[in-house]
Amino acid sequence: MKDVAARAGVGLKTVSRVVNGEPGVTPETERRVQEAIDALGFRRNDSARVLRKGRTASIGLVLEDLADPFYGPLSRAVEEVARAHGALLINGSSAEDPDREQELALALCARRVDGLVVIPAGDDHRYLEPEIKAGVATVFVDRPAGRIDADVVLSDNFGGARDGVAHLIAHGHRRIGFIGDMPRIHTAAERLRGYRAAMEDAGIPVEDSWMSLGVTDPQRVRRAAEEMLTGPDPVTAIFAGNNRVTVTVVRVLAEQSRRVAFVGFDDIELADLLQPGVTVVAQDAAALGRTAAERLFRQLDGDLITPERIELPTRLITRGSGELPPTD
Amino acid sequence: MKDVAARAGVGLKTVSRVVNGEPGVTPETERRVQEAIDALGFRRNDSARVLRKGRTASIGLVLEDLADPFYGPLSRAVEEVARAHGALLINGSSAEDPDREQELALALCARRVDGLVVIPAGDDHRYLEPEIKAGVATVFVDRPAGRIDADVVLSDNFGGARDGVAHLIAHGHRRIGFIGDMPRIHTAAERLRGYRAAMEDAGIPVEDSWMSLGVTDPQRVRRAAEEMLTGPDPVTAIFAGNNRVTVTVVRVLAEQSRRVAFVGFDDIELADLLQPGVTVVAQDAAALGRTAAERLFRQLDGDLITPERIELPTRLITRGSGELPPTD
DNA sequence: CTGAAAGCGCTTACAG
DNA sequence: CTGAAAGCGCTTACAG
Repeated sequence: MKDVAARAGVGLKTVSRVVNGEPGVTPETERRVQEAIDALGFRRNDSARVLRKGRTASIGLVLEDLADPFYGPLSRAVEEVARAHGALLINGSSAEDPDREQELALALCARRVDGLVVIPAGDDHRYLEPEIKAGVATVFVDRPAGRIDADVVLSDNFGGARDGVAHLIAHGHRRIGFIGDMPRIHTAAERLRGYRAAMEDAGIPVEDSWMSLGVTDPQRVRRAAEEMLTGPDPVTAIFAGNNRVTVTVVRVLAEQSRRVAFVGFDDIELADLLQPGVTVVAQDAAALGRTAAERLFRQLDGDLITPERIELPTRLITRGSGELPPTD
Repeated sequence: MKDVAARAGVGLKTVSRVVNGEPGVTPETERRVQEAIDALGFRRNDSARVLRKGRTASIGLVLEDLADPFYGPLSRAVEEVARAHGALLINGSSAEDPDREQELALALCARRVDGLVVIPAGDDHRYLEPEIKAGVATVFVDRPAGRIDADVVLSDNFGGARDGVAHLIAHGHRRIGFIGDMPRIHTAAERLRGYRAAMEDAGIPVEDSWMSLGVTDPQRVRRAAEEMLTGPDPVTAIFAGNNRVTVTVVRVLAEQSRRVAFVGFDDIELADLLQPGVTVVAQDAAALGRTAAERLFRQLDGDLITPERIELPTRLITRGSGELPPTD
């Protein structure tokens, strides 16, 4: 910038004005400055700008896994809101590792993002307290923050799961299995709670062997499903705790000779084309992201004071698999 | 930092040393500095650091749409490589809009990312020349750069499509339709070229009505598929140019009374569970991302001189739909 | 082992 | 309409 000013024979401030399109420069001066910029290949350094201005016009997104189809639309929605506010998105995956989540979130804060949207992997976020105090806007999505008071946007995981299981019960099932993610993950715990509530509402005692929580890799889920289907008291229906579980359970069920009813949490692509079509409890990933990001920018605008918990409804989509009668 | 130094009764440099874990500080001094840091809630400002150091330890990723399942694994792979090199990922979607791609890429450069991985939407990237000259490492993925000489990592789109179509021909088809993305998109053009080559190799003259290129929204694709299936010379097989086209065509085919053979470019989830299973030409999205990112860091290490074009092979996965015989 | 000075590339507040 | 000075929060190069 100094070079540009020298070459154009003007002061630093004038170059700054031209670069930022501020008023108060004669066309002739502007032309000279522009010429010098082009000749020297000048590119404004936003790091310096940030240092001086305070705000960086960037927000951070810490999510679980960019490769999971559930997070694509969520993260795209956050991006669109950021874009509308002139901000860039810096993001990273925690891979469900609390340490990695913390490392990432703090690295983003050190880059002085204006705000942070976090899909938490851990359950203790006190490490963010100094950042929040220092003015970093923060919103949690999909899962609540742990041990700090913060904005959070969630799906109605409990209600959605309860409705899905109640749907199976309404179709005559009593022996219903639940396969979900690790219980320390909030969504997994809530959905299990929904399952239990629906069973209890119907007066059905739940056998331990009907519930299986753990990592959602295909091997573990496959074994869990097969055990439920072949035990002494085999289930006639399975409720899956998320999209990763669903794709594996649907595969296992396709191999069975008898028809087993199925409802999954999260919609999946092509669910309507399978035979039978896959009945799901759908959540709106884009709406989660959008709501969280809008909330973040409202924080940045100084609109809000008290952290809130916003819960978005889920939707039961019947396609066939959840309406199969029990076969025992 | 100044406050910390004052409170600890040391020089600025000593604080800097403690913060960065550099050697040459007595344990006692370090303790005093650490205490001041905690008391004051000091957080290092990486913007200032960047300004001084040159490198920002962040790379930019410009992709088409974060919500497209093809880009999730690609972008996750880029992230993992970045992480291994201690860099953060800043990204954004171009939404297939060349202006938006340019705006995003230049915004990332203004933030002084060390490098840029670009999935181009436009076909003229001369706007990046000054940045590249200024030292921003750049790699294009999935589609080549336009009008500049740069590293590019691609799938073998031509060969993959040719093999897929040849597979249909080998199963007795002659009237084969092609439905693809807009022809200005490199991958779409290459795959069409592969289709034409396979047909020509087999001595089959191609009717214009068998080819349909355009946006990949469900309405357009559905109409295109229906026209090919009901015209005077209806096709007995369809080749789909990408995953978005595949999901719609598979839906249309499920509604048909006669069996129409199908092969799609890009693998899709649950393709094996449909009836018939969906035969696809699969590309390795994660490998594309990984290869590109590794190439980027090699550029940053100063390893490379000449831009290269790296082409990754595709893989034909037969599952049933592509092996159906013609029914006419 | 420790620190004072200069400077990274901008913007802010002010004066002309 | 224009510019010189100070400063954002760090690091670098050097001296003690």
